[in-house]
Amino acid sequence: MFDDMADPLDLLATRFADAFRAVAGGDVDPVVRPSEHADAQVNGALAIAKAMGRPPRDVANDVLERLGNVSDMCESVDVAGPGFMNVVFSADFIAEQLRTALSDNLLGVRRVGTAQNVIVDYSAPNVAKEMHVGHLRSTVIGDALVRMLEFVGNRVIRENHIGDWGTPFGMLIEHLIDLGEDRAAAEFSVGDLDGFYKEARKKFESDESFKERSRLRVVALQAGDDDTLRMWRTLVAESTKYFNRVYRQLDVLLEDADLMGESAYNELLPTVVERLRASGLLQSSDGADVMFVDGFTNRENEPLPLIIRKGDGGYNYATTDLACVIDRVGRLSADRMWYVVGAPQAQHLQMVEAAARTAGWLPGEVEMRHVAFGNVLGSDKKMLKSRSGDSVKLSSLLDEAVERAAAAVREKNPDLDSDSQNSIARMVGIGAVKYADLSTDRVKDYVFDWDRMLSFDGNTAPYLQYAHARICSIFRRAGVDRAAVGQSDLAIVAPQERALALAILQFDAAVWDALDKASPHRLCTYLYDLATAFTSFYENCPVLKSSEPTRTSRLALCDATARVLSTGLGLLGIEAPEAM
RNA sequence: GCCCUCGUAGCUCAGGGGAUAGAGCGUCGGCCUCCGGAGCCGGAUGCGCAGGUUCGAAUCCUGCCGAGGGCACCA
Repeated sequence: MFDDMADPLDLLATRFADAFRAVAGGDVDPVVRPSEHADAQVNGALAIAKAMGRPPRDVANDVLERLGNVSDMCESVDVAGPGFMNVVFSADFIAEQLRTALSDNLLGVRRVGTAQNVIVDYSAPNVAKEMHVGHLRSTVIGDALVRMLEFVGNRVIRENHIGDWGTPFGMLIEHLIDLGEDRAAAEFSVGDLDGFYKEARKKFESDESFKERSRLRVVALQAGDDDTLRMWRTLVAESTKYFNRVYRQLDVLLEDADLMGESAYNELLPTVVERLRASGLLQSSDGADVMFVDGFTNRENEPLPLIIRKGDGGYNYATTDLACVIDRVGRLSADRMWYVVGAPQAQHLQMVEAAARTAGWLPGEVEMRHVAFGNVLGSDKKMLKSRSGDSVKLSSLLDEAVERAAAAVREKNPDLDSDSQNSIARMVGIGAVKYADLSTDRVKDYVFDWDRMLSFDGNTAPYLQYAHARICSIFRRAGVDRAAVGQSDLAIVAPQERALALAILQFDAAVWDALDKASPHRLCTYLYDLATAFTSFYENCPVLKSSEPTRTSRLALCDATARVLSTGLGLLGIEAPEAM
């Protein structure tokens, strides 16, 4: 009867498209939008009336005449105001759409037509350095995008481009030697990476002989000296062990198999240079091998080069990033490459993309997209720092989140046993931090505020989790089989039932909107709206106290809401406890 | 100097061509013996400024103002 899309607005647009074509004599966007005056409004008549030299209301009426019978879908379609068409869906249509959506575990969300290979580059901490709030955004946003991309049927390749190579490793390895490998490993195991790095840095800056040893060590590392490589691997292994602990704490999907550090591209770097040189794209400038990319200039308004090979013969990150492109397009057959990287990298990534396209390594049909994000700010509106002025350790931030959540959960539900309290506190605390990060437009900075993110009111994870838990509680009292209820017939009668049902059906549109814009906050806003619609329903439509068949129908709406909440939060990497 | 991003209520944020610009917090005034208050109803305060495009602009374009960032050998 209807195709597999759940979004009633989309279905409506499909229905109106023919009528508009007939009236306008060509393709016209029907401009279907949600409406405060009806279930939906169709605004296309206003847009074409001018060109047709006719009053918009007349055009709208013509469209309605050509629309044919839509009684299977709509209860009414009226022309209103200057030429809007207000649509009220029929209750049967809503119920049927809902039943279809709920019969599938994608809950009505459309799958991709053809699966694509999507590479998501995110997190990227540095070896022997602490993960701090700066890594939070990339990791959390990337994780949510990965989950959404997979959900709709793509093949997703996670790439954790860790900083595991470069000149700092000379000093880090020498410090490792000074400290003794066992002691260094012990420091890493308690998560004191910053201490290690800072000590190395301090010696490097104050001790000339250490500095010289470090310099020689870099040379040895690059030359592939066995002993040096072994120590380097120790640093990388201990660091990734630590990263994994933070990833488990954060509850993100990244694992060892996703590691694709800078060092992985070492052998490709000379190839990048050779291929660029062979194509005549490489130029010598101030002793460096560079590539000039159209449209980029420096302070003096001179062409800005992309440095492929430094004056000292070393490579830098532009070269590695180009090697990445070659690898991802060639070896991994990427259709899309998403870089979840801070906004300041915008120009760099634009230059890399332009260079890769010029060199012919990045075909036009392959997407390279910078998923940029802003900073995490403190209440002073400056970059979030700890009391001591350092960047905030991610792991201690997460510990604090769980502690604060535990206090909130104890207050909310003192009867829970301590095991449940602990596991719920984890879901709530981590969820709150992630949701705070995901729920605002990623390109903007956001203000980190414990009280707000852990509040049970407003657009927060605890609010959504609590809504979910409350629904689960209804089922515990109802004494019915939730799975069976989900298959029941629905009666959409009360306005709050209608609003809730329509909100559930918007899940499809919300997921796709979030994906199209690579903006998880779109999904957050939707989930919050859904929870609000449920609250209104719950206030006005007694569930357990109703008689049949209303009771079962309302239980089915409860079940549907809970499933969308839990699935939606899951797409954000946030768990939804059944009680809290 | 050039380029990029951002300026929406007292605060934190949605809304990114369609009807009267929303939410949470805060604030002021009412209400509720309700499945676990995710309580309910109402008031007050707002699209940085100025032009332009459009039937219609918070939304698109231009300029200005303000904040942040980037602009060759750190990644």
